[in-house]
Amino acid sequence: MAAVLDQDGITAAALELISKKGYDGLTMAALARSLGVAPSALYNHVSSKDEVLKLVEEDLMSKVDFGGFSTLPWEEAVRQWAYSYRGIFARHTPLISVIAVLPVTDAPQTLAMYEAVTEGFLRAGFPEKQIIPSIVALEAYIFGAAFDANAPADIFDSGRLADSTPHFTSAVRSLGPERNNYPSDLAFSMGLDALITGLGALRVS
Amino acid sequence: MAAVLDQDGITAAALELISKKGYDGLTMAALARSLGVAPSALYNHVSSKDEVLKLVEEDLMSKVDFGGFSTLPWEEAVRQWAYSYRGIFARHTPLISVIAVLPVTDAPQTLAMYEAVTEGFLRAGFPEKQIIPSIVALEAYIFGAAFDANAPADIFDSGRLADSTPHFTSAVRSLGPERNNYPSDLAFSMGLDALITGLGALRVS
DNA sequence: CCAATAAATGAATGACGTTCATTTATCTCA
DNA sequence: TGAGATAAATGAACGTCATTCATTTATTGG
Repeated sequence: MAAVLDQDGITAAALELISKKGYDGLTMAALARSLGVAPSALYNHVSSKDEVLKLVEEDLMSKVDFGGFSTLPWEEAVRQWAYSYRGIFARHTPLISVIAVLPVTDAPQTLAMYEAVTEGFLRAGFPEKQIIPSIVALEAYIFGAAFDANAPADIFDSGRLADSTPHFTSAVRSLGPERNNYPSDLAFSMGLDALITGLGALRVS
Repeated sequence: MAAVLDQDGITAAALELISKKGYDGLTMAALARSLGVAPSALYNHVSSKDEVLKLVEEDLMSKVDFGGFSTLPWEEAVRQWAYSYRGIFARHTPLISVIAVLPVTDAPQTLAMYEAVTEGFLRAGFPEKQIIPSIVALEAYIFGAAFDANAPADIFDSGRLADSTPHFTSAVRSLGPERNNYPSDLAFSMGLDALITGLGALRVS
C-alpha cells in the first residue's frame, strides 16, 4: 500500500500539533487526524504514544546547540549549551520526565550531544571521573529551570498570608515595584554562573 | 450524614496509595475504594483529582526539613534543606510539574518554608534582592535532581553506539568497573557544593 | 417533629490509548 | 501476466479514566 505514514512524518506532525495545541492536544486521535489517517494506522509505525514522545524528544535534542564546545572557551560553551537546552525544553516540560529515565542507548541524538559535551570538558582539562557527574548536575539544573520558566508571574504572591511571611514577602517585593515579577531568567543566570564557577574549579589545567 | 470523608483523610489515603501502587495506581476509583466509598463521593470534598495532588503536595512540603536555617551555618542549612527536599520529591516526581506552577497563595506549608529559608538567607547576610533568585535557582536544581534520582542504573549505557561516542563511553566507564553506575548522588553533591559556593559569594557580610 | 442540609450513591458520559479482524494496495517473482 | 506475499490502513470494539448528576439517605437545628 502507498506508505502515507512514517516515523519522520509522525514526529513532524506531533511537533506541529504540540506547538499549536500543547501537550494536552497531543492525542493519538488528533495526531492521526492531522495526518489524514485513522488512529489505528499509527500503530503500524509506532508501538505506543510513549514512542511518539520519544521520537519528539530525540528531535528536540538534535536542536540543542552544543557547538560551542568545539569553538568557545569552556565557560562560554556551557552557557550557550545550557541556555539553548533550557529554551527548548521549557516549552516541552512534559518530556522531561521521559528524558530523565530514557536510556541513551535508544537515543542517538542525545548520545551525540553527550559525546560533544564530554569532549569539551576533556579539552577544558577536567579529570575524566568528574565529567559525567558534572554533566548530570548541569542537566538537573537545566531541567528544573525549564519547569521554572513556565511559572506564572504571580507565583510568589503570598496573598492573604503576607502578614505571616514578612521576610519572604518583602524579599519578593524588593524585586520590583510590580508584584508579579517572577525572576526566572535572573535566577537561571545566577545559578548557572554559580555552577560554572564551582564546577570549573574541578579542572586540573 | 455521618461524614466518612474529609480532606485530611483523602490526603492520607492518597499518600498511602501512592506509596503502595505509585502514581499510576492513584486513580479516583482506587482512592475511593481505599476509603470504602464510591468515587463520586470524593467530589463532595475535593473539586478534582488535581486538587488531590495539590493536597498531597502540601503535605509533602510540610515534611521538608528547613530547620537548619535557624540553627546551623548557612551552608549547612542549605545542604540539609536540599537533601531533605530532594529526598522527598524524588519519590513524587509527578508532583514537580504541579509545584512549579502552583501559586504559593494556595499553599501555606510551602509559604512557611519559603519564609524560613528567606530568614536564613537574611541572617547569613544576603542582600534582599538576591534572595528570591537564589532560592529559585536552588529549587530548580533540587527538582531536576529529584528526577535524576530515578534514572535507571544503566541509563548511560551507550550500547551499540559505543564506538561512535568514545570519549563519553570512556568517561562513563571511568566511574567504576561496573558499567551500570549512575552517579546521581555524587552529581547531586557536586552540583550542590558548586551552587552553595557560588551563591554564597553573593553575601555582603 | 419537620425542614434544611450535608454527604453518599450508582448510573451515565465522553475522552483516551490500544487491539484486532478485515480490507486494500503494492511489490516480488515465477 | 498473474498469483501469492506483504505492508499498511480501516473501523469497530474495549477497558480505563475523570467527572457529572439526579436521587437517596442520614443528620442537625429551629
